[in-house]
Order: sequence, then structure tokens, then C-alpha cells
Amino acid sequence: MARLVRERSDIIPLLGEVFRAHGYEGASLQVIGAATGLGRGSLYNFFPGGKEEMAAAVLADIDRWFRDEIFRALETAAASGDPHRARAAIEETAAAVGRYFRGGRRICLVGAFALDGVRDRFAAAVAGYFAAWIDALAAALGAMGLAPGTARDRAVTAVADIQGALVLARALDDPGLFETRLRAIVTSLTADPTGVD
Amino acid sequence: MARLVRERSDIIPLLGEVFRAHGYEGASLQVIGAATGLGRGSLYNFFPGGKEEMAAAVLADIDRWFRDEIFRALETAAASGDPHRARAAIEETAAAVGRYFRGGRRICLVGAFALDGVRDRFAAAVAGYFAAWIDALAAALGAMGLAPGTARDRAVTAVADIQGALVLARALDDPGLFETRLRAIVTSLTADPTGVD
DNA sequence: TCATGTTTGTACTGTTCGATACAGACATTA
DNA sequence: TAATGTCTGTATCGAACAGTACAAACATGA
Repeated sequence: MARLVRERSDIIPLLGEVFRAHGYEGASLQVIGAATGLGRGSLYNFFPGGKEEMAAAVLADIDRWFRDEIFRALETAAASGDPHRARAAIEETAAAVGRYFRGGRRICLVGAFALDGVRDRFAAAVAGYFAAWIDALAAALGAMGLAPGTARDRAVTAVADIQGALVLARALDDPGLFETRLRAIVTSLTADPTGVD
Repeated sequence: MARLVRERSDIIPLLGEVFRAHGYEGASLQVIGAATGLGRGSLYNFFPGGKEEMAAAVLADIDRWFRDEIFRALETAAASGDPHRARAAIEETAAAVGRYFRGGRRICLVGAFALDGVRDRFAAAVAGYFAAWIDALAAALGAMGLAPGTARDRAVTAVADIQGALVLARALDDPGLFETRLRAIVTSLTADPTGVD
């Protein structure tokens, strides 16, 4: 049993950047090979299911990262029942999200897939990612004292607005727009949650 | 000079729906042919530049529609200097935008292209579309009494948020989410603009 | 050093891609 | 009806596509 010279997990982030740069259909095996430094043989060794398995692995990796770094922190803070911890978690995870998207220079691959023609093929992964994000954020907002319905509405709004900021920042080629918007989104999310604070 | 049996302009909306459904790369000439009922010969007769010219024509058509139906109404109302006309124009054009996007069942092709790998090829058209939208909306908000900087910030926010609502509605396969968000966006846009109203 | 199973590059498969060539069908004008 | 120029379907092109086959190269454990 020889040890793996290169780990499958080392390749997935590279694949993610390739799909971000070229889209699913635009990321040919030639492009993927050039970006990863792997030949077809290696790629099919790691991903027998071909490009579809590569994209699924990338989506799963993104999902795992957000669960570990964002959603869990929000839910842990929410479970504590401490409004201040919940608020702090929202602010800290928002900063982490800002770093993840490279201050607007990186798009959300899940959002891009949602608008792409391949949406149907990955519909479950796409929907699950956003649903988990909304659930985690709503839990934290609930711990801050908001009514469940209000918390959910605000969570949906915040997640949607982040996506919109990424779209517009990319469209106008203005990453700063994303950072400005992200700050405003967090501010409106954490400011005066109960109306009586 | 024989009369055109089929107009080029009749085909462009069909092309738009094909690109929406399959993405740029995913919309092969075979798919395009099936959707339009035209053979390769006809398609290249109307669009000698091939698929890239088709997509450019679609983007130009979308741009023209928004200029005619949305931006002009906003700017005309803004030019009147009447705050009530400006506010009414914002509400009316928002309703028109909602109808355009079929209540969240239709994506924004320009936004989708912004996130796609073909972004660079159509960067000017994509940026121009959103810049014009922001300018028109900012003008109307200015006529409502907002300071230029505030008006622009709110316009950027509204346009971004609409895009985000479209992304999330698509991702969660929940068109109603778009309609709810659109109403909220308009409300926050037109409510208490000056802070002293 | 040898045996074992994994990883890798190369060559190749059939298919589909965007694009072209072109002859015939067509509507309109003369 | 004949001439004219536009439109359209089919056949076909070379290139690129996703995916397969397979033998050499490799790291490891014995």
C-alpha cells in the first residue's frame, strides 16, 4: 500500500479556482490539467466520475468549510443563549466571510452555479448550502432576541444581499463595493435587533 | 431585395432564454437551433459572428429594454424635480422589474454573465448595464431629496440586493423569496428618504 | 533489493463543438 | 414569368471535447 504522492484533498481547492475562473462548462480537462499540473490519468484516478465528480467535490469542500468556520460558530454562540456572544459571532463570521471572498475579488461558486445552466445537476448541494447558512444566521439572530420569523427574514436578507454584493462587485469590477456592502449588511443585522435593546 | 421571412429581432428573445437556461458555454449551436427552430445556415446568416455575436445581441437587447422601460422613466421623473413623481417612478419601475424577472422565475442574464467564465468577453456590456441602472435610480432618489452620495449608496444597495434576491430565489428554487425581497427593497428605498420627510 | 499497489503521462477512442460551403427554396421586383 | 438577392437545410470541416487504456515510474514495506 504505497502512500499517496499527492492527496486528492490538495487538488480540490485548485479545482475550485478553475471553476470560478472558467465556469463549469468552460473548465475543460485541458484547462483543469494545466491549473492542477495533473494529466488526465491522475485526474481520473482521483475523480473516476470525471468533471461532474470534481465539481461535486468542490461544492462539498466549500460546504464543509462554511460549516466548520461559519455555521458552527454561529450555532454554538446561539446555543449559549448569550445575546452578546451571538452578536460577536455574527460580526466575527462576517469578517471571515469577507476574507473568504477575498474582499470581493473572489466570487461565490455556489451562487454562480445557481445561475448557471448546470444548476439542476447540483441543485441539492446549492440549496443545502444556502439553507444551512440561513439557518445558522437565523439561530444567532434568535439568540439576540429577535422573534423567530423576524430572525429568519433578516437572515435570508443578509445572505441574499451578500450574494448581490458579490455579483455587483464582479460586474463593475469593483471589489471595494463588496467590502462596503458587507459592512453595511452586518451593521443592519446587529443593530437594535429587538427594537428596545 | 427580398423581404426577410424571419426577423433577426424575433430570434433574439429566444436566444436570451436559451442562454438563461444553459449558460453561454452550455448553449451549443444544436441547442440554439432546437430552441429557435433555425438551422446553422440561418443562424450564421443572422449572426455572422457566431455565438459571441448572438450573446452580444441578447445583452444589447436587454440593455435597450431596461433603458426604454426602466432607466428612462426614472430619469424623466428625476428631471421633473418633483419628489412625488420620483417616488412613484421608483415604485412603478420596481413593479416592472418584478414582472421582467417573472416574479423570480427568471434570472438576470447580465448578472449570470458577470459570475460566469465569459465575463471578460462581455465586461463592458455587463458593467454598462449596471452602471446605467445605478445612475438612473440615484437620479430618482436625488429628486426625492437625498444628498447625491446617499442617493448613490442607496441605489447601489438596491441594485445589488435585487441581484442577490434573484440568486437566492434560484438557489432555493423559491420564486416567492424574490417577490418578498423586492417589495422590501422598494420600501426601504422610498421610505423616509431625507430623515425629515 | 525485491514485490506490491498507486500514481502518472501518453496515446487513443468516439462524440460534439463552432464554423463554413453551397445548392436550392423563397419572396419580391421588374 | 424571369431576374434578383435573401433565406435555409444539409453536408462537412478541423479542432477540441470528455473519457479510456495501459505501461512506465514511483514510493513504500518486507
